[in-house]
Amino acid sequence: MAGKGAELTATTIAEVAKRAGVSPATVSYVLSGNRTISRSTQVRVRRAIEELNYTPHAGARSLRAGKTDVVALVVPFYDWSSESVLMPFVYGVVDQAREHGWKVMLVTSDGGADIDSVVRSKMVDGVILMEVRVGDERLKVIERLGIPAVALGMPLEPVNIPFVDLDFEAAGRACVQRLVACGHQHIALLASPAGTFEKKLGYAQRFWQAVAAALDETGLRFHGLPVEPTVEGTQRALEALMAEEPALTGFIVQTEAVADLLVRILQQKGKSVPDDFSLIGVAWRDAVKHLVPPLTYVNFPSVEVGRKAIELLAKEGPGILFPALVLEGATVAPPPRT
Amino acid sequence: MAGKGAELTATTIAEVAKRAGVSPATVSYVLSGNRTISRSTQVRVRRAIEELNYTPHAGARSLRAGKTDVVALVVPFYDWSSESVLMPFVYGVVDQAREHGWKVMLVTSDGGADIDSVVRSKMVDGVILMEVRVGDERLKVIERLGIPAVALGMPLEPVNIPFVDLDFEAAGRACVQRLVACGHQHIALLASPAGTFEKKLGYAQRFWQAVAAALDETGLRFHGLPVEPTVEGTQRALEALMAEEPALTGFIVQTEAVADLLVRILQQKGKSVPDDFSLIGVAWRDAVKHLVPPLTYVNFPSVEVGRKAIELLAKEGPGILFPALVLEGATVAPPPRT
DNA sequence: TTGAAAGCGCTAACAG
DNA sequence: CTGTTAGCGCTTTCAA
Repeated sequence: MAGKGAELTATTIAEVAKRAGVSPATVSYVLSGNRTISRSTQVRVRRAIEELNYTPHAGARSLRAGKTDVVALVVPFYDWSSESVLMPFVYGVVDQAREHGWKVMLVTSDGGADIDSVVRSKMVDGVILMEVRVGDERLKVIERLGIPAVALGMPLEPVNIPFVDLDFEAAGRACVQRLVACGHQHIALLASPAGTFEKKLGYAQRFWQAVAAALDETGLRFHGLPVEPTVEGTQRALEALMAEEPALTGFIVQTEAVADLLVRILQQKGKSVPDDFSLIGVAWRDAVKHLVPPLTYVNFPSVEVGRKAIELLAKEGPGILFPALVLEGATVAPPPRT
Repeated sequence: MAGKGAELTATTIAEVAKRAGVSPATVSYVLSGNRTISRSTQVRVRRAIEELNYTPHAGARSLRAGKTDVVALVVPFYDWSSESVLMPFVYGVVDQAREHGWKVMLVTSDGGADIDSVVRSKMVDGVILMEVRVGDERLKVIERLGIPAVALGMPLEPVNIPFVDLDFEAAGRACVQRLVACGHQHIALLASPAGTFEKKLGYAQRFWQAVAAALDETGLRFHGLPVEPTVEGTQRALEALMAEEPALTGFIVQTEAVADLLVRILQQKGKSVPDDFSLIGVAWRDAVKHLVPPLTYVNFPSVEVGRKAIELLAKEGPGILFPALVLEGATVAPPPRT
């Protein structure tokens, strides 16, 4: 870094100690609270800290104390398609970390090399993994390193680290029920992109299976297809599904973008949502704000999920699935009478 | 962190030295390359490092060397509306940082308190600021701290730190020219949300002024309004603008979401893009992929802008504006004859 | 209730 | 070409 050089000389604990007329140890203890300090000393030390504008050196502290108060957030940057959906998680993580006085280091998912480096060099005390997959290399890295970790997103197979996620099973069932309760008999799932299935991402498979199971239990046939969130992708999926079952009136959509596209494609065909077709999906609250008509959807509380990941890192606990809450919009209505 | 405790005992440089039969200093020099080491010693040391799986302790290193190889990325999380648009910048920053062997620490913009803490505790060597504003408190913090910094986004007023951004002046002019060249005589700007103007964000004002100036120079009247990227917001803006100038046929849009909404609102009114109305905007390539019809737009190379920010931190240099390149879609056509 | 002092792991003089 | 050594700033025994 072509630096102008930071502050002339940073204040050290020794200077604070001198100024307060105490030993460095005492300053340290005032800061950590690991020892009872007399009221008067407390005050003097705190004033000295204030006056000298002292901040402990993180490196020195980590060297001595063996912890950094930094957590690594491993983001799947490789997955461009789902990128926009990532930010709220990141926000939740960063903001909640602050509550604990922790910082967040952003790390890429390149097979775990970055995780390894960051952990082994003792830059972080814990790791949060996004989009954990079956046989995920990063899990092996984590395990080998023996570092506290939390998965943001429920892996498909049980793993040794706790996780937070939306209850996609319940979400799938809720979507089916909502449509069935409204009278729909022919329902199809526009699932997440094929890539999410190839990568064996938990949410893709779980949602698919839940929808299939719920339809089955209701005595209805299952129709479903992975869909790319593009115009052509959605169009193609729609055609394929309609060909498979021309009587389709209800759609379940896993991607906000596809919900958007579907409505428009149907409109272009002169069809109306929800008069001709009903639509229900899974989405983050803030992501559906711009949809017309307002989407009826299962809310994915991304920010809260991010926060919870930090909490799990703070105090170990069991994995948590957020309940699937259906928020009413205007895309679900009874099917047209024929 | 409720830890299982990391590796039993981490390897230190002393152990490596012993194993290689050299002094710690030599190991250090092999690693840093700051001294010429004989071929044979090199080999022995490297093998020892390999065998012991040694990684230097970042804290110790930073304590001694006075640098961390970490940069802070200050993200404006408060601005929910622009959130989705942030990720590509973040990616560009993180990925390019990797090229330099740097890590990225995510920091919030809460008035600069986090920046202050992270810099004063010597956790980072440099700072990248997103969305710098006039009178931005963070700038004062940066200045006071005397830490190398780069702005991602050109501030409205000249400041003491280099910046990277899209050339919004050129972008504005390019949009006008593209429409005018096509025959449009009545053009309106659907600008970024009112909040971006209140916050005096550079891109908001610059784009607005450039469009106004370009129209003026062409002898056309300027019409423009800040727009919230919601259905109602866009609808309201459209109505207001049409009321102001019913002959409007060309729209310039600063937000991808608004481009999307505008097309749909027009379609619902039975109007077609580009047959009845033409549309051109500013957007990130990957964000317009799902638009129908494909948007004609000035490309905002977000990832590259993020990369460039890191490069500016690496080797100080002048601010850089990326040229405004119009990418052809299918939303611009000659106005309808009347 | 407080201090003195050792040492965390590393780098960079200084010395050879 | 390589080794010895003095700390970087902090926390934490151990001792008072």
